[in-house]
Amino acid sequence: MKKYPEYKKLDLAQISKDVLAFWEQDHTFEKSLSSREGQTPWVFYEGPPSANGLPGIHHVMARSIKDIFCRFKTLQGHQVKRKAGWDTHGLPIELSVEKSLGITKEDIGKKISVEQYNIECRKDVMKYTDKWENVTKIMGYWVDMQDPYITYDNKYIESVWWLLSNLYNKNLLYKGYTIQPYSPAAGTGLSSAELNQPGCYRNVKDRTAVAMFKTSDTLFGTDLPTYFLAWTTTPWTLPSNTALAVGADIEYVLVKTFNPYSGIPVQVVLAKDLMGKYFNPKANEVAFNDYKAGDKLIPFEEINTFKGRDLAGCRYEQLLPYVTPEGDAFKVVVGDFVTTTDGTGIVHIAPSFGADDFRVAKQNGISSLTLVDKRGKFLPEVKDGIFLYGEEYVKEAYLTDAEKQQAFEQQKHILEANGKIKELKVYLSVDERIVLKLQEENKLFKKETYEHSYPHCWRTDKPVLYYPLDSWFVKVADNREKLVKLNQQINWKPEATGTGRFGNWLENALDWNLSRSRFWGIPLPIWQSEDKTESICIGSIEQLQNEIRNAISKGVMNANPLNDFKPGDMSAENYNTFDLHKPYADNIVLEKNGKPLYRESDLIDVWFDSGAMPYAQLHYPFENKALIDEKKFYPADFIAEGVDQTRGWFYTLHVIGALCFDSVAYKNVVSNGLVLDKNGNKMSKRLGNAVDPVETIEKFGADATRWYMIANAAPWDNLKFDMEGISEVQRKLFGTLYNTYSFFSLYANVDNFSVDKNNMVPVSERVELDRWIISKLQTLLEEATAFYESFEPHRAARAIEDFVDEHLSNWYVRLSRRRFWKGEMSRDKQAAYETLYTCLSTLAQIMSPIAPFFADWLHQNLNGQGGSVHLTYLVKMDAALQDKALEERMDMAQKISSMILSIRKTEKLKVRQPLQRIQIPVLDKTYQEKIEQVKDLILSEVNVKEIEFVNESQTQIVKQLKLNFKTLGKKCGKHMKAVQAYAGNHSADIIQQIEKTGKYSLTLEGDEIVLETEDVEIIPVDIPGWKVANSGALTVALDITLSEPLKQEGLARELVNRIQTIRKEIGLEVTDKILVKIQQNSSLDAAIKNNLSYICSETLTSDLQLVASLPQQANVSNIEVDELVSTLISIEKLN
RNA sequence: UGAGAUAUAGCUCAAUGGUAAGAGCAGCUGCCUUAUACGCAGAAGGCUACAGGUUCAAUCCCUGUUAUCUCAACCA
Repeated sequence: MKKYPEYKKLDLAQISKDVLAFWEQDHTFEKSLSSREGQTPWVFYEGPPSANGLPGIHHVMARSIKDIFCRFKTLQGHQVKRKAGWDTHGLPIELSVEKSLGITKEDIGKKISVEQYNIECRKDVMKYTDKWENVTKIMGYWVDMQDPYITYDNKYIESVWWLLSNLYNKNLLYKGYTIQPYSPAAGTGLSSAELNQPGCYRNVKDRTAVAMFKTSDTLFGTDLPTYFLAWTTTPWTLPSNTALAVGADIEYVLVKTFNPYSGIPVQVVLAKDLMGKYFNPKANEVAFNDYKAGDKLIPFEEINTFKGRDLAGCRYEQLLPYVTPEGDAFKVVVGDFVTTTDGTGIVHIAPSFGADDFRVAKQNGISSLTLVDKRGKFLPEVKDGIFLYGEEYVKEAYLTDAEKQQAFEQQKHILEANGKIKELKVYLSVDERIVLKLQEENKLFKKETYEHSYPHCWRTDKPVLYYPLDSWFVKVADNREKLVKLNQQINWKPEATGTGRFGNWLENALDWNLSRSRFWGIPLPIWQSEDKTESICIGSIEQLQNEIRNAISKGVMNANPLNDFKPGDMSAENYNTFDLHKPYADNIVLEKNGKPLYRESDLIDVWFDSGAMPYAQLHYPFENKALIDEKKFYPADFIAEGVDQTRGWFYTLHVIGALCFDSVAYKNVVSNGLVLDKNGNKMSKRLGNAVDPVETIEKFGADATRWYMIANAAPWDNLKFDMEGISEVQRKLFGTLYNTYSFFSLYANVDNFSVDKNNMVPVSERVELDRWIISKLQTLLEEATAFYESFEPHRAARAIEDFVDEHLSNWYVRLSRRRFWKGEMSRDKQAAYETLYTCLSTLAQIMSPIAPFFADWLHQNLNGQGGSVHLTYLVKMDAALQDKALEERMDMAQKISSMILSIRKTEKLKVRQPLQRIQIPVLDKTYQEKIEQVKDLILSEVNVKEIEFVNESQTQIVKQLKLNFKTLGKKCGKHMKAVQAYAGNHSADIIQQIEKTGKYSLTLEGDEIVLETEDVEIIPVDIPGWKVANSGALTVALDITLSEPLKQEGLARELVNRIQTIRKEIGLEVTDKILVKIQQNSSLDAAIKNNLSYICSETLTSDLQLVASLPQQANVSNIEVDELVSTLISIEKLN
């Protein structure tokens, strides 16, 4: 039986299947955990995907990254537990259910009960789990899918509730009234996810106005009426104006001018930087006295300037006094968001209809006016009978065509009757009529149409309003400092995402709005009395059970839905006796101080679900308390997801960790880029350019797919996914490695050799070439380990590729071949086998994180079936085996060989044609010594007989002077260029002097500069009369004269080649001996006779006969030995 | 609109404050040398996006511009 399995061809897909079957039957994954029991754990958290969507190729990318580091750390001896998880709540699931049921949000509770709806959601969300499990399996992602955490699970929810109550008890959870996107047409608030559905932001044209807010502040004198100018794109919010905001450091000017519509003399205040937008410089020449109302050029004059902070506190008159606000209003305040890029540098503040407005008003004690109701209509009070009529939609888009027609007729009648407009032809929006009214009342400074992007409701297509709504919030803003500080402990890959995208986000973090008015999600565990004076936040099932008992005893509830729950029993059965979702949670009424408490009807943001995962996956603190409290399984050593999670999962993990546990939730995080199609476009099902992961893996195997994705770009760069790239990896890396293994197994089996690890030839006793590749292997181990440890898998992959292709296959094996196939087993042959074995088995280990299947296949081929590479411990780099000088020498050998081949190429001399000698000019001894040691390798590689080292005493060598800019730059400073020019002109002198005395001094502009040995490099570049090549500091020359014996030898080699080809064609084993008959040929006979033993030993020819003629038989073929020489040959196998 | 990333050979990617910026693929040329034609060798291919600045010296550091991508979005 053959010790090392041999294969006909490389079939990566088949290897994947075989190894997968082995893992399953061997329980290798489980063993990789159990064999590390008691070792330092390396903590990994799996971000939960939503099983509601299908897995795409980008998931393969993200999961490869996760898998690589988990496997690598296992290889290093850590125990790496990986619990799978499913994200099961949230809008996408609800939408998908609504779609499949053919209903909308409004139908829930009407056409379908909430109970039934949630049953549908629960069913729907897990519909693709088998697809996910399949991809996970075939891509080789090791994660425990037997016992995943599921966010709709009662245990999970209990932990989430505990976290929420923890926040509540720390006073970090509050109910607030804030400005949120709201769709009047749909009657619901919108989450930012909803707002970011494609196509939601659309360019719209709005009527904008610069309104004039009258002030009587003494700051501006009393000569003329004075107005603040403020621009708005939403004139319908002007009746709700209660403040104006300025920038503290912005410079404002008081300008004397005229009302451009009425021509009345006025003073206006605006930012100095924006004067150009409103005043034409040409008007400077117009005298104030010459101005008449209606003139195009309006004179203006700067009267005074102020800083924004000086204006703060100024009072002004209400612009449109429909309703008088209670409390303080109509004051200038300072806002940090005010800029001078648009408008007037003074911002109109309607606290109810803008988030900034709300915030600045709150900070300054300004009250608000909410003159629009939830339908998107003005309150009845917003009515003057001429321009505004009360209870009308503030946005034209909310009206149906019929409503619009009716409204148009009404306005036409009124406006024409009151003489405001001669003949009204189209419907005028609220905005337009407000602008008209301002103009009429001399409160308008400018009006224009302005195009900008504005959010629309994805469901109704109507514009969104920003509207004050009640919500529950996590106090994040007050804890920014803590978040930022903790973030500094996190190692981000790439760093910029942590400091930039994430860091900036934290520094400006706003409170986290937890409320969602949906149905399928974790209910907010807060019960409140109707008067809001009493509330309870539930932190456990047991607590809820007790509270319900209390409620029943007080008579506010009848039955306890948690009756069957046994506190302390952590079994699944016990936790399946109830459901915490809607509507059950809503049916629970609690009691406190004699008041019934009702549940706050909102659900929580699903991002809280996933951010709670470190604790909830363990059912903390009800189980596994010590794992978190004693930091045994917390925080994570490593997490990885796409960059899109920066403000998603990465953020929520961080916030919950920081606020509940005063800790980071993860220490290292890799945020990977997107997977684009090969042209750099986003993949989408709609465009049909999405890559199917299953298909790809089945075609190329998981290893090539994973390797390609990892090696081609850094994880955080976007990947342009191109199938070509996978096949390139397939043949370049895996093909080469497969061939190298085939070579090893073929000869090892022939020699009946097997590696005995306890009885290997010491590395120090092996030949130069062996020690070289072993040294290179140490370097590879060192580098790849460092790259894995710094979360740079692409660099590890590239280092491995380079080793396999450049060094192992195309240098080590190529130059060692003869050692394997000549003669009996010898110590040198054993060393060669052992060296190659060590390289291959170490490669299997170091590449196993990225290519888990192939690596295991290789490992088992080398070490016998049954043991997995993933259970081994990574060999450590052995510095004693590293020989940098040797690596350098070999590098020279490779370069010199390449140069000789290049000369051969230009001279059209085949490598098979032997040549007599190479000349290498040498200027110092050590250089020569280095080359001497690798001389034989070079000679055999380039098929030349000898190397001759020549120096100046023997021949003329042309030398070149190279300056060392690093040392010289410091020395010469600004003279550098002059020195360079000087050296160019006097190189011969300098070389001569430096070689003699080690010094050369020159004077430039009075400064003396001394060139020393370290400042220059003297390189031989040419030997006149020879064929020369040079690269860097190396120069070689080739003697291309062909003597008769050389020519004959060349022919002999050609002949050997032809015989070998025929051997292969007729299917001989590499060990078969043959009888060769060759028809005599005058140009060939001498060559054969003079190289007979060479030919015979190369081709295992026992008997070579030169015959006068060969009959035309099946085993006789015509061969062309070179262009001019051809003959007949027959080969017979001898027994 | 803001934040972040990217820009190097036809393509995918490296590298470096210092003389001639490297690989692979594709294309070109030549080769089937007992592991490999899914291979090997060779040649060619670049004002390192654009414009400034710092420096003796910039592809690299800084500023700005442009393009592409991502994320965020009430910026009047």
